[in-house]
Amino acid sequence: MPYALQPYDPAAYPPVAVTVDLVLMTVLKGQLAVLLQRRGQEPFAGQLALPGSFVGPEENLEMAARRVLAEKVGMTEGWLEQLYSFGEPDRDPRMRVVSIAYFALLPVGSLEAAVGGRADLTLASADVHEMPLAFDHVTIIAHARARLRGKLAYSPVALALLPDSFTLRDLQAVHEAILGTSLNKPAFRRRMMDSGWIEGTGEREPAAAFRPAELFRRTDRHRSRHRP
Amino acid sequence: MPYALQPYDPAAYPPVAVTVDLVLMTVLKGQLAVLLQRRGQEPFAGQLALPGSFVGPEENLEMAARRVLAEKVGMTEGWLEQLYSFGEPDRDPRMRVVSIAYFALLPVGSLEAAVGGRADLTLASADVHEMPLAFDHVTIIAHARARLRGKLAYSPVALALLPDSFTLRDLQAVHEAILGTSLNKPAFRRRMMDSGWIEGTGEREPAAAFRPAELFRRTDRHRSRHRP
DNA sequence: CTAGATATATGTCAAATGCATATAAGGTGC
DNA sequence: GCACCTTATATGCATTTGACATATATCTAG
Repeated sequence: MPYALQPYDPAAYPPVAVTVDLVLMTVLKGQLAVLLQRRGQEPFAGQLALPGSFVGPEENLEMAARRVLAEKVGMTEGWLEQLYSFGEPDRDPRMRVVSIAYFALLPVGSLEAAVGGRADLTLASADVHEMPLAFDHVTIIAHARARLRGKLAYSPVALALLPDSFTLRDLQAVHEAILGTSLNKPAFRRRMMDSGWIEGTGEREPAAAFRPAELFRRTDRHRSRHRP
Repeated sequence: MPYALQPYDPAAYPPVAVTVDLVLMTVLKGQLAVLLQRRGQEPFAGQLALPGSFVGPEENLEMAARRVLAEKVGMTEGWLEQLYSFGEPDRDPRMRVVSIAYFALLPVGSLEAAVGGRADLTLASADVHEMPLAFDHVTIIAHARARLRGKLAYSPVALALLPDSFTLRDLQAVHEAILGTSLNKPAFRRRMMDSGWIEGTGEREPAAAFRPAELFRRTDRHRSRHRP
């Protein structure tokens, strides 16, 4: 039986590191964007990469991801969900590293403050298809986009990209940014109203150039959710 | 910066092991079933557990999962998909073990031969809610069931549980076993016919007690698929 | 040849969705 | 105050989708 688990002598096996990488997304100017960090060290020094970290000895995977979120953007709230795990033997040139990718969603307002204060952080378009990123991070981001698109229809995931109160127009814009298509307005409206994910506040958006729209909020049970 | 990645001295960090665990499911007598293995060693000696293994130094995660599949049931074909990763610090009493769970689907025919020949393997009902399994394997199986249920509507996943040719009644039985509900026959029929996942063979099932149904097969592009 | 059982096809209805249009409600400029 | 511009919101209608009931076809058993 190869590779039998005989953990009382871990030194007998080639060392493995476990990290988490964070695909932190938001909608910036109608476009899906992802948080990237310029690397200071080899390998891939100077290149952009997803923020990540070792998993600490006392942490579970989600705690590690949330710690990265806190360290990079100072937030502990927000949608956070395990995405996929990546373990090609050569994905890190230094040693065997298995990375558990998480994806996180935040309203753009919360992010811009954090990014503005740190020269190494950027909000880049999530369309990274031809960008040169470190490691296999292009692949990881592609997974995240696909997951986001797939969940849109049956989960309130888009609400995590909006502030506490928002108009239906805002919400539709988020959906359209994620899907890359335009949606029918009355149909979208009806679908959202019937979904149970949002409720009207009775208030209206301030200082609109024309008729102000009603402000909505998330219903309580949909602040942040995890799904396998 | 805590837990900075300094991999040139891996011995400086507490060792971590990475394993794969396999949730191998099938439909047995109209019920979703999962392959379990009785453990010979501590911890949890004598208890049932998911088959699993270390990830070898030259393997990627999927290769490791496929190797487990080959070692346990002698199959290299079949649906195999990464499920979720589990990393509670204390999930294995011996040391820190992060496990990448995969779920695999096979027609019951292929499995029964393999299970019959090995005393340590069992096909148990996938309703393991109150079964005492080793580690966090009850949780892992619950994830797998939820994933399977969720994918049924938009993916040809159920076909992986059937032999190369099958009737629509067989296919509907698989769906009903996974969903735990009964489905409307004409509606199910139309949905499958329109899905593009199956095609008629022109042949009919042999030796039916009454009018024999047509046999169908998977269309080519849906033999086995992976999705994040 | 007939009865019994199941496969397969069709018809109807309700719900969901897409699209067009009508009405409401604010601001702006006069 | 009043016309009018723009957007929000509501309504009507055609198309599609799916559930369900029922009809027809086709096999075996006897």
